[in-house]
Amino acid sequence: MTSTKNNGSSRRVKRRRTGININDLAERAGVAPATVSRALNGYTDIAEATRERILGLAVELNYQPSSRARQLARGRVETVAFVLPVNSRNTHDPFLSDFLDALASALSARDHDLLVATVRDDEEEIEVYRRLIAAGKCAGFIVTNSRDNDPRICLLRDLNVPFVVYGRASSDAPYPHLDMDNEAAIAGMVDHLFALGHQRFAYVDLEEEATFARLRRIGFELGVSRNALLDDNVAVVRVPHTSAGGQSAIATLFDGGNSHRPTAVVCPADVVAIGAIQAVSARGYDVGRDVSITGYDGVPLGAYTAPPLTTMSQPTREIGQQLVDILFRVMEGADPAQFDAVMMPTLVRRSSDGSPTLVEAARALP
Amino acid sequence: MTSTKNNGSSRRVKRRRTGININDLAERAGVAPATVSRALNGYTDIAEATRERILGLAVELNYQPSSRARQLARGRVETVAFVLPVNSRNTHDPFLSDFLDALASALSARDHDLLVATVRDDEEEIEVYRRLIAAGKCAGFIVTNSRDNDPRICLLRDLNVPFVVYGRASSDAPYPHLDMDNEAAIAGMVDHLFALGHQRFAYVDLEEEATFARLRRIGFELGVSRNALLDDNVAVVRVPHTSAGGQSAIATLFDGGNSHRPTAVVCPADVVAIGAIQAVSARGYDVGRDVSITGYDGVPLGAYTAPPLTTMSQPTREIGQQLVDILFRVMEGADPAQFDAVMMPTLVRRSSDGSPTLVEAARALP
DNA sequence: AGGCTGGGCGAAACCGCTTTCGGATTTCGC
DNA sequence: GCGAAATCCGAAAGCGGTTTCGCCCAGCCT
Repeated sequence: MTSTKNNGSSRRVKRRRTGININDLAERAGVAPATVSRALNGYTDIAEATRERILGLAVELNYQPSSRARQLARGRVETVAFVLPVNSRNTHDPFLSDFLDALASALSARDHDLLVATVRDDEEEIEVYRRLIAAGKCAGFIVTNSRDNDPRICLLRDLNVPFVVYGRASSDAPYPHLDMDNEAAIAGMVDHLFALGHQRFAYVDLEEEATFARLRRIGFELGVSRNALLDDNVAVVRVPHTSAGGQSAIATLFDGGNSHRPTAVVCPADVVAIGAIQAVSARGYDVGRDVSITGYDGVPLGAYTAPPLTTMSQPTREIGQQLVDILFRVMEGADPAQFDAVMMPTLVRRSSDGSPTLVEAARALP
Repeated sequence: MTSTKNNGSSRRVKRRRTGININDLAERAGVAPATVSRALNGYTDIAEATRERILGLAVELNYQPSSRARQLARGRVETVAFVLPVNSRNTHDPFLSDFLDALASALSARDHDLLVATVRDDEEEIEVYRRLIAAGKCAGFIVTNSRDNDPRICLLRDLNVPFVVYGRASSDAPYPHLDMDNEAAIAGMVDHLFALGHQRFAYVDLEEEATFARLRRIGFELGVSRNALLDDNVAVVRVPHTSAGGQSAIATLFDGGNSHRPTAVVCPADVVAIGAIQAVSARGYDVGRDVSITGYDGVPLGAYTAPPLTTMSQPTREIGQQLVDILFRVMEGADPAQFDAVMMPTLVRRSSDGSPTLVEAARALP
């Protein structure tokens, strides 16, 4: 989709003289531009004295080589793109700032820039990727929110563009990625609640295409089976990945037949858990005593709900850094297949979980 | 600070042949590169037939001119930078994704890119600005979180770089900006609570250098005076811009002498209000009946606190769009002094406020 | 002393695109 | 039917860097 950019008029754009350039500097230093380039880029075939003179002059004049020109000449691009989907609300919304910070700092340490593009629907998304690649705007991509058989991953692999994915996407061929152990984390949460004495569980599944949603549900099932929970004591509802979703999950779980009301509600996302806490409290239960509710993510606000939320917390910042590390290895030509790290979130216990001591009292309620 | 980038070795970087370029396309089309350029850029001195042939070929070959080369040749930069401070937690944290989306879309509509850099402390910040400018990495800046006498604004003005500020900074000279009417909004909130019957107010001031913190406090004072509240009935505490800050504000307000416990607590930020709600509830009060608590921002999670938070909501997306609009006007040479729009947030009433009917009951509590 | 080696640097080509300038056709006015 | 204007397009000179190539001039060896 070549953008024609016909701005109506046919007037040509006039050139604007920018600041000082390499020729100016060379002239001032009494050397050839090539020598300035050598000095600035740390090459060795230049006298130390000359280098220092040039470097000094560069600081003095606040000279900074034009990154555009440099990259053009080098035939390299020193930019990494992060395409942020804003349709599927949040996912890492609350961490976005941390995540961006991790990416940007790690990139900046390597003299690279971070290009951020946003995108609403999937078709636009793939189109944006295409355009960014064709226009040579970036050397690689950070991909998040991976779906099963993700078209972006196929595209990037086909075009042989470096990338790294946060999350897994159950593709046939391997690709570089980093993921949380969603499965083990949720299963571990079930273990934890089981150890507290819970028997009747509910899981709030996410209406979300992303792979992590599937993996977390599998983790729940794993926890159910390895703790030998009775089928009758296990309920699963499926709702949108929002606080409102959490509320409606509670509605279906608690307002229907009251036979198998759960004492433990496992939510695969904090925002959902927060909605659930609100809905359960509104029904007169004491969250953390009558009913345990747990989340996943570790959003800051989770510490300030009533009661504060017990959750699985992800090391957002570290994730960002590692992603960049991996991406650079790939850009340097390392075998992409070797990157498949999995990190474990940590259980942060606050007060939304506890032993189901008051189960009967809870049952007796409206 | 010229980055020397001596990567140890002195090996030269090898050039990597990128995809198809304008010469290839020209050859295929049987024309000169200049003609291709004309065709793609919508100039009129080219036969319509030729243009269409070239355009067709471009789509077919998925040709997209190298943005680096194009910008170098044009002497223009089609990138706008957004430097995100991650030290002073949040400010627009919860909206970051919306805000970025607004910026990125508005920029993309004008064929510009969004460069995001993050920065921890103030010195680093000014250094980053310098570097971005000297290296010609961006044509303009979006500045948020403005402080009084903001050094960034001075720098940008001195260097004559286009920029637009979200927020005001009480500088001597005028500069292009857009702001919420913080003052009127908070004053309006006081009016609202006063109309509900509240007499005893508390304001949670922010330990924050940013101008908006000052303006909101002034707004509170305005509300106090125009509703003729008694000095004895007004308290102000100053805390960090976090939920923990909100909690500690409540501690000082409620745990001291119980003589002048407020019935209305005005918070200038939702995160703070959420901490306050939690702390007030924990002390056995019924928020919304015994005590009214209000926020400012309109964070999504505010709808799911217990009770849901009444707040002043900012149109994040629109703000982003307008900022970009203004920035482009400035880049096109419009007089920067003329841009000083002020927008009004809207009151979103949920359930954390109400008439202080139960005041006496509240007083009787512990 | 002369040849060899290699460190230090300049000249020039090039990265991929834009834009000026002017040449070659057409088209048009009279 | 002819000169002038208009139209279309190619050649070439940049944009601001990097990198190759090779020159020049020590310094070293024999």
